[in-house]
Amino acid sequence: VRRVDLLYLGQRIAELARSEITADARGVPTAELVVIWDLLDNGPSGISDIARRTGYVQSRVSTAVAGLIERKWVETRSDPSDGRRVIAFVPDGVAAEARVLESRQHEILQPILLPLPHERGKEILAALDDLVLLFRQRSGETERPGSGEHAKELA
Amino acid sequence: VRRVDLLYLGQRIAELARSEITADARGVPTAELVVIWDLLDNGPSGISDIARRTGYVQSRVSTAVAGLIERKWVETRSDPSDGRRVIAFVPDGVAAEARVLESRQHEILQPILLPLPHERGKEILAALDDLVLLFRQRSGETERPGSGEHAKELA
DNA sequence: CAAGATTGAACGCTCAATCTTG
DNA sequence: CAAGATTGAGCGTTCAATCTTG
Repeated sequence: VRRVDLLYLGQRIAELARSEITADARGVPTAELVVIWDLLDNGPSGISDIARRTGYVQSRVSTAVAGLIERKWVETRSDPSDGRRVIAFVPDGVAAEARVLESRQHEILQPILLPLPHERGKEILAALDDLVLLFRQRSGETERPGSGEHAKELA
Repeated sequence: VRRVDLLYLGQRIAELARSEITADARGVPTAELVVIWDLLDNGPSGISDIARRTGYVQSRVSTAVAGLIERKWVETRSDPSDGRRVIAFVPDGVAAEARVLESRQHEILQPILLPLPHERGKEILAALDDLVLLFRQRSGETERPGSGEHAKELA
């Protein structure tokens, strides 16, 4: 893989995923959907924790959360042990619906993998899974550990 | 891989590749570099052929080529057999330098793959190679075949 | 009509800087 | 000081529409 191929691949993957993501919620900025699903996965979280996990910069997460609050999809409270921190979370009522949306259509890549034998397709998906972990792992390295509330370590 | 993970991965890959690509040529738009390297790989090509291969929309390629011409990195001539078509190509003098730039640093992903055993790293790179081909294959399906001059078929 | 150029609007994102507040 | 909100600039890209030309 040369650099140009990697750019091509990254752009195609991101484009495909984005279109699938926003297909369920027309008019909602991608970043907001990413944030709400991140909250469902990881439980109530501070802004910078979300930023680290999602790969978005702090300001992007801030505005996304602001948007989600406006939609009544997310609420915030302040961390009792550290008043500066804002803990964002998905209220119970909303969580159910959001989870349904995310659980539909896991295998976006299926149409692309069609020409390949089943077995090979699975290998490729597994490789992508590994890559996701590796990227997240790297972004977590420089951060202080154990900051998340739910902190289920994977590695 | 869920949709959100795929978006994350695509964005990280694209971001990494873009930074590597522009590191060699500060101030040059990414798309221009992609186009010139596409021309080196595939020989003189029409605008829409470049668009199909790179994944960029036609207008983007048009402006990128315009920029490259301004830099004297690319020239165009019109297709003798079809006056409407514009054939873009990299003049000999420039080609050598451009090729050197692209050939540096093949393995951008190496730092990310470090935590893994060598063997696994190779498997993952191979999976990405496959994906690049699959994406390109899909984008080529709907197009008329045999339009490229150099047209070295892969499948 | 098809290939391409050009342009303007809009999106998604980053970066940088500033401000507020515990 | 650190966490977060807010805002403005800028980049890279898509989309849509229009125009030119063979």
